[in-house]
Amino acid sequence: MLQVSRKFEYGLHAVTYLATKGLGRVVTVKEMADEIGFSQEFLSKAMQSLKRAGIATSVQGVKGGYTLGKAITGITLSDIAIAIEGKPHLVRCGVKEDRCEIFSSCHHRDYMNNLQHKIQDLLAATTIHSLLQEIES
Amino acid sequence: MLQVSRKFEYGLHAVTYLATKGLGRVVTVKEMADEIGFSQEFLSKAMQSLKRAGIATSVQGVKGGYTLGKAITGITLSDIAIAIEGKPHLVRCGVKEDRCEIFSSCHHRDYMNNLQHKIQDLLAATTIHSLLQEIES
DNA sequence: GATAATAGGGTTAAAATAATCCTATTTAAT
DNA sequence: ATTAAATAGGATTATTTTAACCCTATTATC
Repeated sequence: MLQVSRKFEYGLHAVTYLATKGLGRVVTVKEMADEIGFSQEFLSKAMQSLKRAGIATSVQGVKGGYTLGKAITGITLSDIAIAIEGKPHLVRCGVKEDRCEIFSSCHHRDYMNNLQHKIQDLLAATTIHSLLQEIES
Repeated sequence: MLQVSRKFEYGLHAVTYLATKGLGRVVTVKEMADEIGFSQEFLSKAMQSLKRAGIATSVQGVKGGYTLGKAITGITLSDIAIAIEGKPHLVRCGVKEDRCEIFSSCHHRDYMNNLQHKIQDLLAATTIHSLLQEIES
């Protein structure tokens, strides 16, 4: 149930990999995929999402690749999650058509949405910087 | 990504429904499904899980049905989630065979597991009692 | 111009989730 | 005893989501 997607995992690994390489270094998807051990093409999709969100910047063409688009103190797990998976919906209520039969009388929609924000706050409380620090210690 | 399953939603609705009916009243799955508007058979599976976890008690045979198995101050969202979906795994690392290629050198497994506990704590902090109170206010 | 990279649409494959089907068991009522 | 109304649960199917892959276009270096 409450599980992050592989795409998120891939993206997070890639971001931490880029972080260890420093802001300047341009890294290809191939290098990351080889190093981390994932599917190159799938990681590529994740990188494209990260790029659109400004978390990574891309350089096209030969010698191209990806770099971080922000300082590692400015990238949170929440940013990565939203970049890769879009707005979170802990419950389905009211997402598009997806109102269950008791939408109007629902007892816990508000509560669950509140809970979702708290989870998102947890994710937002961790930056790549703090994540890497935690590892060193 | 971070989304509860329908089965969890069904189970939670059922538990709150039972709660509003009081501890004594035995309620059939049919009644709950009709009232809340879900598939009877699928809700039935959720109830069986809740029963195994002691959250609900069942009475078999004609005039049978379900009652709450605990006081509403003693049932948390975490209990319901675990009853219905088993132990949570925010990341896949180390679940069964599912160690990714970089398991040994992984940078964020520990952090993610810690995060998972925090999420579980959020769920555990809400009892059915407090959920219902929040609604009234 | 050839090559090595990102960009991204589209399709297929696999896995997880949700729903259904069917039979057994239990128990109250007749 | 028989019937009927309920839970119990295994097994299967359908649906949806996720993951992976294919293919072409574009970009930029050499």
